[in-house]
Amino acid sequence: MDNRPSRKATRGTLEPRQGAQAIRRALAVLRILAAGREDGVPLAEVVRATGLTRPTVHRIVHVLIEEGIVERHDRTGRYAIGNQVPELALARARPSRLLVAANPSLRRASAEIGDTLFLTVRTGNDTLCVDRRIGVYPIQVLSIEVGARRPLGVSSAGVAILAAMPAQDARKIVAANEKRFEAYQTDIATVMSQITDARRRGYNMREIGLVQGTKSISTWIKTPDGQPAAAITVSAVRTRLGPRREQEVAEILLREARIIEQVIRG
Amino acid sequence: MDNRPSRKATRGTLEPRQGAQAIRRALAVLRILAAGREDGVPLAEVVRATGLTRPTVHRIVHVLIEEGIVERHDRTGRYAIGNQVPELALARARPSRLLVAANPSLRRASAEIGDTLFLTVRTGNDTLCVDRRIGVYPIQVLSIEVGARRPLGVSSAGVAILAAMPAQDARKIVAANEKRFEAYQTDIATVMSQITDARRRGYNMREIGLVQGTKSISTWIKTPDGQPAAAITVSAVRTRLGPRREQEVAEILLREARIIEQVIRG
DNA sequence: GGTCTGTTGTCCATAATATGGACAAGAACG
DNA sequence: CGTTCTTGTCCATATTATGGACAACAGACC
Repeated sequence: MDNRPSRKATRGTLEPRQGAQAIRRALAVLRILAAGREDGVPLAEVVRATGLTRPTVHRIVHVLIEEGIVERHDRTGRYAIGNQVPELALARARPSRLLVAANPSLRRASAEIGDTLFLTVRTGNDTLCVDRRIGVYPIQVLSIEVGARRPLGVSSAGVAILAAMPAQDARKIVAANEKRFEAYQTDIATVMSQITDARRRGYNMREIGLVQGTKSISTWIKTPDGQPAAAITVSAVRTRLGPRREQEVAEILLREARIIEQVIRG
Repeated sequence: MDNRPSRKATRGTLEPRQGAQAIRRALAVLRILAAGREDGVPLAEVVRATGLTRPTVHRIVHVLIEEGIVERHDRTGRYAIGNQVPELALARARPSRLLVAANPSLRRASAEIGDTLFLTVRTGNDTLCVDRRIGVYPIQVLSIEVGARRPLGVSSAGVAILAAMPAQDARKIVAANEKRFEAYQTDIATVMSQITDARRRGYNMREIGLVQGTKSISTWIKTPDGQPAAAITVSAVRTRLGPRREQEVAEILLREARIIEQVIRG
């Protein structure tokens, strides 16, 4: 593509290993398919999102089908993650460190706030919802489900995570996701300005959620090395989150984010 | 290797797609690593099991590390499935059809028998334990955990599954697993004779389980197309499974296997 | 009917990629 | 301090993956 790492440049630092282009491409395809969940993704969309040529994507996807890693839905012709992926995942029985660490915080915040809470992690250039807690208030925003995966920058949590990393890194990721933004009706400029706002505010707030009339607040969680790894998000109907209550909720989320960071630290 | 599919032979039938050797190899490596669970597998063992050369395995494994698909344990130097695999698996939220279908049968059989029950599926050339029920009897054989993965032919369930498929197919799989048998102290001849016994008996029985002094009984479950897809296994201390009770337990397992087959059929 | 524009799927000459033999360097052992 | 395990690296080479070009189908629109 554009960045060929001069064959013997900065040895020692993380110069990506050569001789596995096909494997990297296959994984890129898989990550796009994962964003499509059960429904899957049309081939053309995978081509757009990965920037690979269609013959290449086609070949990769069909080999992965033969291997049981990908499935093709006969009805729609869409491609989706196959059942061998969960089978491989069973090799890692225990739940992640973060999930365990965040559990009491999510329970506490959910009880205090009463609206839907989401725990979202960063994975590569994506956000991935890994936990959801439904509150007691009768109207709950359930648009996002556990397993939902979107490009960093698209969701409220994604903007929060980007806001918490060095501007340089954030810009790189946003640029890398450019081709995928179109499908979510956004673009680099919009995302970058949201990041700036969030950074200034100390948390991310978005007036228009994925669903009309909803509002979201997200705070980031950093690992001990200072890199943001996750975000906690509250989503509610807009009327539930006036300026006054926004302040209160944000304080709770910020408090719990700091607590989770402490727990991870050990 | 040995079987190059003559470039344009039996078109239409399932002639494996070309142009993705590297991807196939990477997946073969992943499946071996999955058998190592949390502890992982040393590089040399992966080389043995896959039959690939060491430079190739090394390259593949390290690219997968860069991609977050594989982890290397600093302590031991072993390689294991990384946390991005469960993340990809989240794309498939719902549990498998079989798991749902087998649930009542396992509950019922567990209550009747009182010893540990296992549900094991076939995945490629491996068996994978996907469910385990602990009975009421105070001594339980817990050697195998959910997620345990072994070459078909090694475990009692694996032999049962092989016994239920055409002899031709079984022989092919056993041959393919030859290199991996050594690590489990078995070989082609032993496995084939166990398969013959099981086929004659109608279920598989093994006097010496993985753990000394245990005995196992396994029955196979076939999908509507006649291919065996899974097995139910009882493991108990040998004294619990004398000839009389072996008969009773086998009948229960056979009954439940048929029920599960009916449920899957819809 | 015709003719767009959108798909998905396939072929094959070619260049770029992945390969593996050979070498290096540590660990564990006696 | 040789021996026998490991794991890791290099690089010339041939095998492999690549992508341009073509084909075929499905809707939408006139």
